[in-house]
This record gives sequence, structure tokens and C-alpha cells, in this order.
Amino acid sequence: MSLGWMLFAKGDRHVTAELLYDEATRAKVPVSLATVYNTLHQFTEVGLLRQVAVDGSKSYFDTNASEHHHFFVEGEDALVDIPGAQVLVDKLPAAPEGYEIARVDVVVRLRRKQG
Amino acid sequence: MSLGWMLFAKGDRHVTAELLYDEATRAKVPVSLATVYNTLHQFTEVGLLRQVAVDGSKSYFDTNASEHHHFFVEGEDALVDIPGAQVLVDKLPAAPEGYEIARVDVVVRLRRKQG
DNA sequence: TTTTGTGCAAATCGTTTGCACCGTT
DNA sequence: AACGGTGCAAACGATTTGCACAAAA
Repeated sequence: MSLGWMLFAKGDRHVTAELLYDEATRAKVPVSLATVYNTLHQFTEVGLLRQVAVDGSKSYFDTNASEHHHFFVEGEDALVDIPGAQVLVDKLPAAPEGYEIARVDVVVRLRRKQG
Repeated sequence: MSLGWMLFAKGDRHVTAELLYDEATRAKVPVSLATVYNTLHQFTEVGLLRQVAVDGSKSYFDTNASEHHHFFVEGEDALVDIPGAQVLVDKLPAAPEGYEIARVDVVVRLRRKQG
């Protein structure tokens, strides 16, 4: 419950399990990391969160579960929403026989411009 | 070297480290998993492979390093190329100040149709 | 007392790293 | 003897799981 409030009270956010864990700890809510994971998964199953896989290691949970895409800043590991309307995917290929499209994820990978 | 042959002899492939490791073991090429990882990373640095992050856990290496996107079958963990020409992303948002777009990844998540 | 829910210690799994070994200069 | 390259055992970090405890029936 407390975790729920932390997640959704502040508007759209992208959290990693560890980030939420630290936040909870700082807020003197005593939970273990495992509990944070379990809670995040439960919210995800119910459709309140969306799990975003963007780089190999950690995974992000997005409190904005609606259709939209992401910027991902390499090296900084920051994830930023792109409003759904700003990306338009044309010409989606047909799904192979027997399968249907569950979701389309677009990740725009950013790199800090040098100079 | 042997790993290189395994990877590129069979045309376009998507391998996980573990898959390549099993293959090598079966082919009586004695390597450790760590070596497989190191080798995959070296190939990637040199631009012969492309690392694809598609779900939180394992990561895939694609022997097709050119610009193209992927189908990903949930539950089966299968990764399939979509020829580059079959996906067209319109209206890319501008990169935020100070950043440039490094790459755009599109993952079309598939689910087995029931019935 | 049984049953159901909750939280976490410990295990798991993919991945990385530091170092030992060996051939070459 | 110093150097460079290669492979891997062991460490690591993110995530999952099995189980112990507690409240409800």
C-alpha cells in the first residue's frame, strides 16, 4: 500500500526496483527489496504499471501504462516518455500465422552530443 | 575463431550467450561461458554483431548488424528479424537539447493467438 | 485448527572481472 | 626477463522463490 502511494502520488514516473526500495527506506517504510519486486509485479499484472525492457540489465517500471514510447539516454540510464502522438509507426508488418501483435515498443536511444 | 565460424556460417541468427555456449560444447569446442561472452562483446565492439535488449533478463546478439527491427514472441523468447523496409517510423520527436539520436529500436511483441 | 496472505532470507541466473597461464619478443 | 593475448574461476548484481510467520475464518 505504501509503495502504491509512493509510485502514483508523484505523477508519471519510471522506477527501478532499487530506486523504489531506496525511496521507501528513506521514507522509513521498512521493506525488503524482494517485497518491492513482488509488489511491482503485482501492480504490473493488474495493469497499473508497465514493465519496460530497455537495456540488458535492470528493468524499469513505468507508472504510465498507456500506449506511448521512450527515449533512453545511454550511459545515463535515464528513461523519458515520448508522448504517444509524437511517434508514428507506419507499415507494421503482418504478424506471422497464428500470432497476434501484443504491443509495439519503440525505444529512441540517445547519446550525449559532444562538443 | 571457432565461435566466429559458428556465428556467421549459418546466415542471420539471433543467439544468446548460453545458446552459443551449448552449440560450442556440442561441437566439441571446449570454451567456458565467460569466453563466449567476451567473444560476443568483441564482435559487437567491432560492429559485426548487434546486441539486442528485448526483455529484462537475457540479451540477444544478432548476426545481422544492419538497420532493422524485430518480432519478439513472448513466452517463447524467440526473436525474428523484420526486414528494415517493412517498418517505417514517421514523426520521430526531436532529441532533447544536447543529445542526438543514436539508434531507434522497434520491437513488435507477439503473442500466440488462441483458438 | 486450518487456511490465506504477506515479507523476506537465501538461492538462482545472467553477466563481468581479475588473474593465472602461455607463447612471443 | 618483460610483454601481450587468451580463457576461465570466482565474484557480482538483479531478480525470483520457498518458506516462516501472522492474521482471519
